[in-house]
Amino acid sequence: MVRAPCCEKMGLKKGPWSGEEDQILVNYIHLHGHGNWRALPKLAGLLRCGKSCRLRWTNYLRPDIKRGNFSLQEEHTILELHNLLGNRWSTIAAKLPGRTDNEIKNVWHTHLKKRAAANHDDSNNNNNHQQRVAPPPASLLRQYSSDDVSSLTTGDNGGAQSNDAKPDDFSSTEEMDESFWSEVLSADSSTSTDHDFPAAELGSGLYDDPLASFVSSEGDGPGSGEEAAAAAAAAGLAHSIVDYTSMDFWYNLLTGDNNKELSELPPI
DNA sequence: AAACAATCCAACCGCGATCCA
DNA sequence: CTGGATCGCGGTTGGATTGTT
Repeated sequence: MVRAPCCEKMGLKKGPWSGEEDQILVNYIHLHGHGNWRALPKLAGLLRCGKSCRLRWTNYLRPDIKRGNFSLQEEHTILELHNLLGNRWSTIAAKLPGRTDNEIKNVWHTHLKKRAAANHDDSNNNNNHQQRVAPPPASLLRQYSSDDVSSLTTGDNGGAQSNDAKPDDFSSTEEMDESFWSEVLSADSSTSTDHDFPAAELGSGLYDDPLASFVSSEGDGPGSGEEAAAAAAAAGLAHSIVDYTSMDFWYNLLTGDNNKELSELPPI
């Protein structure tokens, strides 16, 4: 099949987004949603390709994006999930509300990869045969609030580009500040849908226990295999409905949560 | 103070998956 | 069923910023 030409071949703009472009995009999506990314820029009056708009929205402009340093909980979650899943960033991101796959990928490459390598070395040096770093007890994890910042993302790496240095990217684009969102979101709340702003609810409660979220499988789209499997498990139906493609299934399996019941599972 | 190195992260690119006529 | 259109993901890049010499 022939690929549609992208930005550079259509005379469309590339590079960093201006505050004005951001506002146009946010306003448009708020009013009309984003049914068709390819048509969106033309309809919204942006000289960008749909792909660029989608990236900008999903990685930066979505109102449920959680900014700031990654908490120890989050970093631990990423390490654990990456250990289980590999570079499946979007799947990992689905378990970290407010974090994007791109952000997680960046954090992995800049901080966590080193830590994972160090852990691997340690485990080799200790000559134990544990494949993974055991998760800390939940009680320990809960000692850290979501506002706790990790040693890696703040001081230990020099904090060269920590979010303290760049506290809020919106502040670097004059138009973007707290009032920006309140203006946009209050502009026409009647047209806002859960689909457009799926995480409006997320804003209230930050992120309490990532490990718990694995099991609850929140945040996945309706009808997803993960949700079905989690719902089934919650209802005690795991033995009758088992989604072997579900990340929760494999996570629970590999972390031993369901090991005791493994022999009772139906064949794949 | 200047030059260079290291780090960070937003954005781009290409590909496979999925949707739909 | 087929093939074009679109979406979403993961890898990579490049500019900006910060640290070091």
